[in-house]
Amino acid sequence: MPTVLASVSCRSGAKGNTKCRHTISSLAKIAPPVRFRPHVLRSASNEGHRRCTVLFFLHPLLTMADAVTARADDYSQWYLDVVREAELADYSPVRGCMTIRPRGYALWERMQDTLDEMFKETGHENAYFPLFVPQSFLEREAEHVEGFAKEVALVTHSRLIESEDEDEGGLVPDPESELGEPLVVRPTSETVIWNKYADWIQSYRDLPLLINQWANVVRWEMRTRLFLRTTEFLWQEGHTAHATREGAEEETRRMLEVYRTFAEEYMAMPVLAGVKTASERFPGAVDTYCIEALMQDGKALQAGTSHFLGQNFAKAFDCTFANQDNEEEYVWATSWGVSTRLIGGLIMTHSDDQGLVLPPKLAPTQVVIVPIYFDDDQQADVMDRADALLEELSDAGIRAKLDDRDTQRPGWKFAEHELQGVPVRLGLGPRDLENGTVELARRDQDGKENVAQEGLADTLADTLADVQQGLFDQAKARREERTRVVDDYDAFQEAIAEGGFVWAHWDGTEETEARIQDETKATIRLVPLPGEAEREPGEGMLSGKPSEGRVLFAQAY
RNA sequence: CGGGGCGUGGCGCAGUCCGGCAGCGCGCAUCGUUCGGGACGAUGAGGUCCCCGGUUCAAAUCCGGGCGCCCCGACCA
Repeated sequence: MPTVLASVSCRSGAKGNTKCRHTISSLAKIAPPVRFRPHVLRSASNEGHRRCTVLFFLHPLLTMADAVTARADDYSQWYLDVVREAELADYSPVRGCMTIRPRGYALWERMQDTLDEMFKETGHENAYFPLFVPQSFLEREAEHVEGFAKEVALVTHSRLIESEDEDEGGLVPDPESELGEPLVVRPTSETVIWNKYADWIQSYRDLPLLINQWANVVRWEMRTRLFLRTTEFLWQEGHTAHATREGAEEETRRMLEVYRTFAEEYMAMPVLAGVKTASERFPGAVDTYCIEALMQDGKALQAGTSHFLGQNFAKAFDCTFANQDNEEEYVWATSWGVSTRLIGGLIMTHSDDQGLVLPPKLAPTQVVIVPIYFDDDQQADVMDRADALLEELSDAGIRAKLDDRDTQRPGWKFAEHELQGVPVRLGLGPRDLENGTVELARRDQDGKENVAQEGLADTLADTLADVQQGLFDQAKARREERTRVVDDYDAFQEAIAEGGFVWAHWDGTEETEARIQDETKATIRLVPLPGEAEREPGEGMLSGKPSEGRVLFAQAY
């Protein structure tokens, strides 16, 4: 059935029902693949003239893609279309907040399970700290308060009462219930956590303290974007305490590597690791490490951060320990986190104009079986076989699903699973029962092939591994293609305008960093870690002053 | 906070200039025919036209005021 793309009123005042040919033909030229037909919705008689409305329809064969805007046409709209059509998230009544729908949350759960296991393997335990932070806590660390003060939500009252103002009506905060000290809804938990760590840590025997929490946080951002930047988001924040500087620094790097492994091996999203410059550093950190990924539109996305906090929070919350010589020392700290933003990164790394594309390791459903039948007898046979295959796959540890809805037709299901990013789809019909085959379609490739039912679990395990690797390789190739090395500022500006990563020499001063950002909107994404990229000395492209090595620039989300 | 756009059944929109029965497509429900890449027919349900006030015999439409959302920028994970 055709989908209406648009309807346009003809105001030419031509006579007759469908006689507005001038308007119709000129509009038709605009979008040749679009079919149209004039449809008179209203023809109000007006001194002999008639008005009509022209409805535009998409040709039925084109409707498969009509739900998702093409990336080349409008990347931003494409992203929103994918999120909506794949039913990952929806807007909420509160500006900047989102509802994470079951399909999106299942993805997050996959990420959580994987990361949580990695955290446990590196010796961390989970705990939970409160949502509310006394305002005064935030004020303890000078840089921290400066960094977050402008984006916190405040709780000032504990009760509502009926408004006495007749005009206003409704409920108002009860003045009697005003809090003695306002509470901040946590934008991050360093302060509440270090307040407790000060109690819990007395001796070097209590160290290291390795704790993680899964939580929601709130940052009142000016402009939001589903998953990438929302007012409230879900994340994980690790907070560790160490006896030595080296211990904390090691932890910072260790967790950065955990993030890198997760991004590359599970999300199939290649990343570069490095250190942030002072201007991009976490408020209150000594060093902020990060992994950066490149999205398909050439913009960078910070995918995870790990901070070496030095003794800043220990000093702010007076957290000391007695060392082996019974001398009192401040504790060394780290914190590290990734958030639901990763889902946005995942979408923008792999998905295409047909919708979501998910790497098999994180896909809630890895394989979907679509039964095909023409009558009741066939249905029984096909369903029997499909059930058996489903069991075989499940037993082999593959997350498989049988789409047994008899309310939708196969073609409809194909399109839906494609839109929702299921990595592998199997078609099973009467023909396959005869031949002992199934029809296999990979989400990352066009076309389909017939494979034997015999040994299907093994075949699929290979296919899924191949899809996983293929997505990573493809993403990496895309990144390499859009990474440039430049020496002078003209070439730099040109490269940034084209989008992508740009390696360039920087003289290390905040002035040039600010000027570059001002003029090109590019920021320094990272100073590479040793071994991450070739480091050869050179001259800052603006000042000509010495540079130890190129740093990575890009426009970022 | 600046710039732009938009508020009309679940979704996408027409209707607003020029006031006169609130419409179209999708979706949804029921029945039938269908089913290897988004099927078709028939019937049907579904609306405070963002809110408040004004003008008028009559307001989705005109006038005044308010609210909300989306997109683009500055700020940020």
